[in-house]
Parts: sequence; structure tokens; C-alpha cells
Amino acid sequence: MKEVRTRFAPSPTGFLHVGGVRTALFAWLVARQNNGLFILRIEDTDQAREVQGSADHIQESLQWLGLDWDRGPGKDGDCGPYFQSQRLGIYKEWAQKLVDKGRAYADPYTPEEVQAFRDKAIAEKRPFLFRDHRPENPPAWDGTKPLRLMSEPKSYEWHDEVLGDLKTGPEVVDDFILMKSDGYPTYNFAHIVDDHLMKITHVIRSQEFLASVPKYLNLYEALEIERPLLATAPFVMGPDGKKKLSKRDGAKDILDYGREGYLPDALVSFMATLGWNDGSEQEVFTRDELISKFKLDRVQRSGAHFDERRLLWANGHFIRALPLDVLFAKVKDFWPNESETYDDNYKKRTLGLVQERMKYFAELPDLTKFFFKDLPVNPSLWQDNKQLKKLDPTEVKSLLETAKSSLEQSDFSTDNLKERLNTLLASTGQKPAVLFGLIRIATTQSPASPGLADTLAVLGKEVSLRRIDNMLAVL
RNA sequence: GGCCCCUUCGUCUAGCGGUCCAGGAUAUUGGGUUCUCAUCCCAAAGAUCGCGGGUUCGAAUCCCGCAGGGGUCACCA
Repeated sequence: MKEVRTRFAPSPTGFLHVGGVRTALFAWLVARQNNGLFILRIEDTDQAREVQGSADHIQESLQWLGLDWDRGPGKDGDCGPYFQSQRLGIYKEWAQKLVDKGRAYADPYTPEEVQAFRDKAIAEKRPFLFRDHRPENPPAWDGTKPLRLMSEPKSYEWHDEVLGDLKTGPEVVDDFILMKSDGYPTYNFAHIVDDHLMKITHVIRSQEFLASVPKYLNLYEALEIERPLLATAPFVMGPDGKKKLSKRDGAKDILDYGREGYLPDALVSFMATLGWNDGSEQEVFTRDELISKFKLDRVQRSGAHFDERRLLWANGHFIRALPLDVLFAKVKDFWPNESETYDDNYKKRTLGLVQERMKYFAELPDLTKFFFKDLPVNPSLWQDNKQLKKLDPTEVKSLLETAKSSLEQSDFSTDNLKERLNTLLASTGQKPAVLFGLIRIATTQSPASPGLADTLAVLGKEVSLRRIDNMLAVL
């Protein structure tokens, strides 16, 4: 059987966002599940739009997600180089083949003249076709004029791995530009040549290219090369709009998710299920599950809105599933500054308490800050508390003093603390909401914390009692 | 405007002629887990399956129209 090869072919015009990365993920999954090759090719044929550093940025993004490539920058092999700007000779050679066969010709018009043709077509509400203006005696192609395909308009029927059987009439096949006047190929030409030379078996790309497929089919024939399987991924759409996700309306750099403490596995599972499912009720997938279960023909045909709340849920799910030691290693850059003086064991204990509360790592400082420093006493915490505001200040004070004297006798093990808190509940006759709420506020100066006994056990006797005293001082 | 793609709860989706007066997840709301937040569990609410015709004993599912949305018609990818 033929070796499966897929590719991701971004142009280095900026960062990668969820929309683009999902297409890469689909291609990567197809390669991995077939023990094939995943190739990264940088399509830098537009010098004007190229953004410095973005090729590196794109590679970093894929690496962070764990979408490793077998051929591409830094991974030589049988079909490099992998920057199109380093393959100009190849395109020229293939272009010349078409010229020699009479299947390509130099475009003699100025851009202004072509634009005039186009304007006329638009004014007449017709689609613009360059082949209506094919010159009778085109000049020889010397590389300074655009080179166009001499198309052979005809109807096409083809199969798309996602969309099924498709067909169009000859009206969409046109003499598109193969080589620009700056000597660079167009995407339309370069990707066909490269996919062929790199032996790509599955071309997986997003919807905006669908309308161009008949042109590509025409070019495959002109070049006399076999066409690969074609698959069209639907758009990932913005959260509210009807348009595809774009940098303009706030799509985030995929690396920002890393910076905020999202897990690559969560992103991968989430992106895969944005437009794909295995037909079961499974909502979350490991990487290996995706590799074995992913099928192009189960990819959704319609676009899917990108809802970050669902990603948030998925990320929390993956965080909770992590063994504590693994999670601990992953959050090492997210601790609050005050934690520096604390040892790993202490940090690990606090992490264990907030693990199920954390949706992404950037929340860690907020969730844990009171474990590392005394927060200023904040009267509004008990004055505005639903339960505690019913008590008058002297009651609050005496209740806290009672609690303190009991806790003073505790060894601050979780078990002992639980026992004492229960005893206090009975002896004071207070509801847990009142008593526990008060002790929580005194010891954390925060409206919310992990379970009280657990929290006190981690804080320890000295810190807990000190904080209670701090609060008593202002009551 | 031509051509092409799409259309099930707010969102992601299951569904491929009967078991669907449409299932799951998320989000929302309520309840439970001795307290808060979270987790977990339970429950509620939420889709006249874009609309109209057909075919059929029976249609979200098949056929035909229509509408709406999107893409494309670049020396951008």
C-alpha cells in the first residue's frame, strides 16, 4: 500500500489560531493513524504579506501542541526544501514544461488592463473569466510577465473525503496565473507542484479553496500528474458571527493558550471535536483515541462556532485527570510570586486542594495566594457576608475567640481539625455556614477557599492562629 | 450577479424511513454532597429538526422547489 502523506502548508503571515490549527490537526491525525508522514511546508511566495518571524512562530505553535512533523523545517528528507521561496527553480522548470506543451502563455496585459476587463464583467454582473480575453499572439515568456495556464474548460465530478461527491460546470475553469511577474509562483501553482513532488496522498484544507478545485483538476491534467485525495474542512467560525474565525475579530494566537495555562491535550481534543465526532456520546478524547478513531468522512460539513466556554470546560476536565505530580510539573511557571520561599512539598499540597477548581493555570495565583501570604484584614468580608451580617459585632468576636481557643489545642492534622470543627459546631450551636464561614474569612481573608479543615491543615497552626489574632485585633 | 458549500436545543453535536411528540455534552437555573468556591450527583428549562411541496402506512432522515447564511470569481494564500 502507498505510504500516506499529509501536509500542513501555512503561509508565514502571522500567528496561528484555532481555525488554522484545526486543519493541521486533521492532517496530522490522518498521517499518524496510517503510520504515514506529516509534512510541514512554508508557503512564503508572497513577499509583501510575509511577516518576519512568523514561520518560527508557526513551528513553535505546532510543537507546543505536539503536532510533530516528519518532513519540514529542521527535518530534511527526500523532498525538501520546505520553504517555497527556496524552490523557485523547481516551479520555473515545471512552468517551462507547460509552456513547451502549449499549456501556458505569458499574459501581455498590464494590471490596469486586466482590471478593466474585470470591472466590465462585474458591471455586467458576470463572473470574470480571463480566458475570454486570451491574447491571440502572446509574447514569449521571459519571466517578467505573469504566466497563465492555458485552461481546457470542462465539467468535473470529483469526490471529497468530507463533502462527498461534487461537481461543477466548465464555467469555473479559467486561465489563472501560475507564475507572477516577480518570479514567484502563485499558491495555485506551487502547491500542486509541491504536493506532487512531496508525494502527498491527502490534501486536507479549509473551505475557502473549494471553489478553486476545478481549476486545480485542470492543472493536474495539464501537468499529467495524478491527483491526491481531496478533503475540505469546514470553517471554524467566530463565537457569534456567521463568518469564519479570524484574527480581526479577536481570534487568539494558539500560543496564548499555552501562556494562559491551557493544556495542549485539551486544545487538541477540543479542536478535534469542533466539527468531528465518532458517532458515540464521547465528548473528550485522548490523543491516542483521536489517532485511532478520527475519520475524515465523519467531519461535519457545516462550520462550527468556536465557543471558548466549552474549551474552558475541556481544559478543566484534563487538569482534573492529571496525576498531581504531573500537574505540579506543568504549573511551575504559574505560582504567585510570594510562593518562592515555600518548598515543593507545601506547594504540592496547595495544588492538590485547588486542582479541581482550576480551569487554566493562570488562575493559580488567585486560587492559592492566601496559602503564601497574609492578606490584609478586610472587614467587608464578614460585614457583607450573607450569614455573618446577621450577627452583631460582639457575637462575631466572641465566636471567633471560642474557635481560636479550640484550635489552639489542635495538632492541625486534617482529622483532628475536622473533629474539632464538629465539636465547635455542637458547642456553639452555630450553623456551619456561620462558624466555618467566619473561620475561613479569618484565616484566608478570602470569600472562597478549599474545604476548611484541608485549608487549615495546609496553612498550619502558627499561620492560622496568627491570622485569627489579626482579625480579632480589628473587631 | 454566476458557480459551489451549508442549514437539528444559545453553542458543540447524535440521528443515515418506524425504537425520536428528537438523545448526549456544554452553558443557564434549582436541589443534594455538615460551610464558601469548585468537583461530583440529581433535576428543570431549552430544537414546531430553515420554509413549502411531494414519495411513503410512516420522514429530521428520500425527492423537488424556495429562503437564509457562507465561500469564490487576486500577479493572497
